[in-house]
Amino acid sequence: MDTAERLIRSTQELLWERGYVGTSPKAIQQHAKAGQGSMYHHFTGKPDLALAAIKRNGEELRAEAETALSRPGTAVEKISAYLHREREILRGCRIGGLAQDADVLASDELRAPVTETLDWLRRRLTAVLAEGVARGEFTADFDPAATAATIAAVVQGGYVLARAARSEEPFTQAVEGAEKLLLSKQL
Amino acid sequence: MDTAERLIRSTQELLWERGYVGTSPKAIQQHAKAGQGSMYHHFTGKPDLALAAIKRNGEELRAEAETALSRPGTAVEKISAYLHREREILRGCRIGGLAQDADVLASDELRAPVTETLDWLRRRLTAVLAEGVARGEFTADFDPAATAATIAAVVQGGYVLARAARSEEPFTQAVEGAEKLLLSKQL
DNA sequence: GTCTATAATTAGATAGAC
DNA sequence: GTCTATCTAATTATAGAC
Repeated sequence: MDTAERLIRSTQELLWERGYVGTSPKAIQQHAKAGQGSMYHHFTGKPDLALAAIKRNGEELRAEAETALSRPGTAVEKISAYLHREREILRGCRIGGLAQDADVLASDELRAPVTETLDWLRRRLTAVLAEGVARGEFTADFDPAATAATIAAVVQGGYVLARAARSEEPFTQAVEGAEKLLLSKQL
Repeated sequence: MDTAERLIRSTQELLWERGYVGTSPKAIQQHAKAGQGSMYHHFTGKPDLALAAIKRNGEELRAEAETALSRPGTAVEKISAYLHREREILRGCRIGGLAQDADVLASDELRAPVTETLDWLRRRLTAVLAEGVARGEFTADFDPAATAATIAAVVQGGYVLARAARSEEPFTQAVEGAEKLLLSKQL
């Protein structure tokens, strides 16, 4: 693995763990075993490197969500697969956590991949649920867009509750509660 | 308002806006219009002052949630009142945001009020829903604890999605989706 | 209680040698 | 491409005068 790649992956880890404000160039260099001159040769500075890392984290999130959502079966089965997919719960969401970071929100460039990734997720969940409606899997009053937002929020909020409690239990409970509510809309 | 009080309130604002890592003593002093000597006279340092501010933010969150949850009516009416209570959505949750802050999570002292506040919230929501079950307001398979975790997570996650999108819409959708799902469990 | 001076450490980067 | 030296500003305090 070359130096630029090691720098990006180290930054992905550190952004996930400590956010943008809490991640220093020095910490990145040490984690990547790269010198200062090396980092500034490959990237113009911290924001440039962070942008590459955030984009990469977004791509990885999409790929993992897509794996669950594209499995065969009913809409509820796909959503359940997404809700129960393997996660490092106590690390939180590699993208959602950055939505809490003031410096990321303040920068149009850094915020863009965060916005786009979470927008994509809601759209993808909406599509899965809308397809379920088209196939007659749900009761008549079912609202795909609102339910998709609820699913995405339960996962993001589950991470928040779990990290605060230092326990996976609140995440698990929140997800199971959502799943049970969803099941009761299924015909 | 005396100096110590101004320092605490300023820290509350800044922690809410920028988190612990992103809030410097200097920024606090300027916001509070207090000198450096003044701050270090009243508090031993940044962690001490932050602890006072986090505790205060927790108390305020409880008071506001309690106002909605103690209104008269059915369990669903109370939960709806909580979900739709007035919020500064784009600022996020004054407590939940800190669950994403590495320095807060790493400190037992600073993490404690965050943990306790969100635990209290889940317990309080569980109690409201369990009372509804006792009154026969819900279908037989209804799970108060899981649903309470779901409600709390939807709110926390709604904040995350809204901040990422710079729009209140994802929060509103997530909350309305949750409300509709809950209503379908009501007898 | 508040103010100013001082200071050790880190953040974030530039310059130029190799 | 990588390394070391250098630099300015910010962070997080402490000390002592008023």
